[in-house]
Amino acid sequence: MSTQRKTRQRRAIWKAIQAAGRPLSPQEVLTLARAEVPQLGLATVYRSLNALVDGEEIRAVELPGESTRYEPADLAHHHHFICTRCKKAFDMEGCMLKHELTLPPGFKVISHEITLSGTCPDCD
Amino acid sequence: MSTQRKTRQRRAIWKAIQAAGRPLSPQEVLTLARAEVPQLGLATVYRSLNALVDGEEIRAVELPGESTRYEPADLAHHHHFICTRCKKAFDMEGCMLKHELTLPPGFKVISHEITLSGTCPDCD
DNA sequence: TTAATTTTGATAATTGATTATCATTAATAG
DNA sequence: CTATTAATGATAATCAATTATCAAAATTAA
Repeated sequence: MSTQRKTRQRRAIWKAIQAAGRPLSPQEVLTLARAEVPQLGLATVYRSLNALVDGEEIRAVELPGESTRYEPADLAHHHHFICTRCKKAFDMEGCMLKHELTLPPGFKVISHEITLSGTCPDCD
Repeated sequence: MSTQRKTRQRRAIWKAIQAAGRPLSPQEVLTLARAEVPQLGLATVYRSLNALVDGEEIRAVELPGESTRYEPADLAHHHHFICTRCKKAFDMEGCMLKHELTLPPGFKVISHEITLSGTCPDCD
């Protein structure tokens, strides 16, 4: 059978996601992880992200109208902010969903995503 | 200068979106509007959707991980439900965002989107 | 009607994101 | 250390969504 090997690039990719403190796009992962492995390629980033998602070490974050971002899988339930200028995604602590939800009959909610949009401190 | 002409296909597309009661994808618009204009083509749907968005008669609805849907622009503020099985989007009346939002300093919210995911009555 | 011009429909082209390919490099068991 | 084989990096290929092309059809002002 095949074995998982610990490579410099995987460690750099994992570290970039851990350190970021916000969800990263594959391109952002590439840029940040190149601080550790300058010759890192985009294909390796995608392969590693998929492996990390499979291993449940990170999770995919889908935001409206945006491509997939990735964040550590062990974060507590929270939501996101997307800056309309720089397109960076940020974590917003806690859940801002009302508790008294009334749904039409027959609808069953499994999960929810709240996305705030606007300007971040850098782009203000 | 150029003039906007009133064509059967544009009327059918507009009518489909009005009648649906939920946000429609371009493919769904095509299928539904073909009840009126059987020979309708997908390119015409895209062209008409863009024209209707420009004219602020409809608006684009972006949902996490989904392609763009369209709904009438005059609807009151509300949110959406996406069925994970059939991928149909539905309107959920009212806003389920908590009022007491505390944002980190420097963040300014311009808009927000809440997306509930789960199963719809048909797919339950 | 007619003439002018927009719109349509079929389909090719484009786009951005992601995945596959493959020769080379590197991790690791023994 | 060395042989084995997974991983890498550059790039081509793919995919779904959307836009461009263009000849034919339809709208509209006169």
